[in-house]
Amino acid sequence: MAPARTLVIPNVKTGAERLPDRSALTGCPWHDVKAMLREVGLRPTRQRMALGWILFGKGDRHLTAEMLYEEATRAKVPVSLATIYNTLHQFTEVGLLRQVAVDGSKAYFDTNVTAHHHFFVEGDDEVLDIPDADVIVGKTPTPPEGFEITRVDVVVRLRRKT
Amino acid sequence: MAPARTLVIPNVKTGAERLPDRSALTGCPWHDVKAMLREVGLRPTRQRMALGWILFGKGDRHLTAEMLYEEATRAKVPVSLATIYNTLHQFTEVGLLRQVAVDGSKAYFDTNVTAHHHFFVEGDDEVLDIPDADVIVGKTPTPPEGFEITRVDVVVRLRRKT
DNA sequence: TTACGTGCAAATAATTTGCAGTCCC
DNA sequence: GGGACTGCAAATTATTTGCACGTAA
Repeated sequence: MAPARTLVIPNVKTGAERLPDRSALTGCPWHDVKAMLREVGLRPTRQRMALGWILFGKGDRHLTAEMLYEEATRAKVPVSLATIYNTLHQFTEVGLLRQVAVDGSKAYFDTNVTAHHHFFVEGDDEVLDIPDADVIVGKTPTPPEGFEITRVDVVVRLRRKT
Repeated sequence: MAPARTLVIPNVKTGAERLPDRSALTGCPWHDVKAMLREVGLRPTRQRMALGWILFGKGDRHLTAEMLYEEATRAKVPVSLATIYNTLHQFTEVGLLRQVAVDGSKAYFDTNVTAHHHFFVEGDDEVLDIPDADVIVGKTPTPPEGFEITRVDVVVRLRRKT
C-alpha cells in the first residue's frame, strides 16, 4: 500500500513565498526569461537573460559557477565570473535556484527548487536528482530547544561499480 | 606489561586538565592514542599524539582544521596548520575520523565514525549529532545502473527561533 | 641510519569585494 | 540621468604542495 509521502520538509521561506512559474518555459526562452526576471524584481539585463536561458532552457540542472561560466563562454556570451557568482546568488535569493551542499569544496546550484534530494557521484563530482518517490525520511527529528528546521537535505553518495 | 600509560600532553592549561577516563572514549575502542596510532599504522609522533588526544579525549566532536589548530595552540601544542590538515586526512583515511559535508565552505571532521546524521545550525555554522533513533531513512533509493551506494548523509538544517 | 613527519612559505581553488565604467528604466 | 549592474583585478578563505630539516624506529 503506497503510503502517502512521509517526507515532510518544513519549507520555511522568508519573503516572497510563491515559486516562480516556469510552466511556460517551453515556449520562447528569451521572452520567458525576461518575464521571469521581472516577476522576481530583477532587472532583465543582457547577462542575466543569457544566464537564465542557459540555466532554465533545458530541464533540471546542477551547475557550479565554473560550469556555468564555461557554458556561457562556449555560447559566445561574454560574462565575467564575478557576474556569474552575483547572478547565481541573486537567483537563489529570489527562489529561482537552490544551492546544494553535496561536496565540501564547491557550491552546486539546482534549477529544481521543489523538495527533493540528490545522488552525488564521488570522483565524477556529479549531482543527480533522486526520483521523487525514492527517498523517504521516515521521521523528522526533533530539533533542539529553541531551534526550528529550515530544510532536510539527503545526499546519497555513489561510486562506480568495479 | 605496564598497564595503559598515561599520555603525556605538554602543559595543557585548559579547563579540562584532568586525565579523562579512557574507557569513556565514546566511539574509540582503543585504550590510548599511542596504541590507536600503532594499530592503524601511523607513527605516533608528538603532534599526532597531541591531536589525537584533543580529538578523542572528550566525546564526540565536530571540528574544522582551523578549530583544531586553535585548540592545539591554546593547549600549548605547537603544530602547523599544514600538519593539522595532513593529520586530519590521515586519520580519515584510516577510519578514525569521518569527513562531513554540511556546509559548502569548510570541511568538518567528526570523531564519531558510526552511522549517524547531523543537525547544522545556520549562522552559527555548528554541527550536532542527531540522536540515533531520530532519523530513519525509510527506503534507500535505487542507485542508477552501474553505481553502488557508499553512504547516505542526512543534514537537518536549523535556525534559531526568533 | 633512513624513511617517514613536520614546518614554513608559496601555490591553488573557490569565492568575494572595491570601484570605475556601463546600461536599463 | 541616476541608480542598478557589470567587469576587472585585487583580496579573502580554505586547503594543498614543495622542500629543507627533524625525529621515531
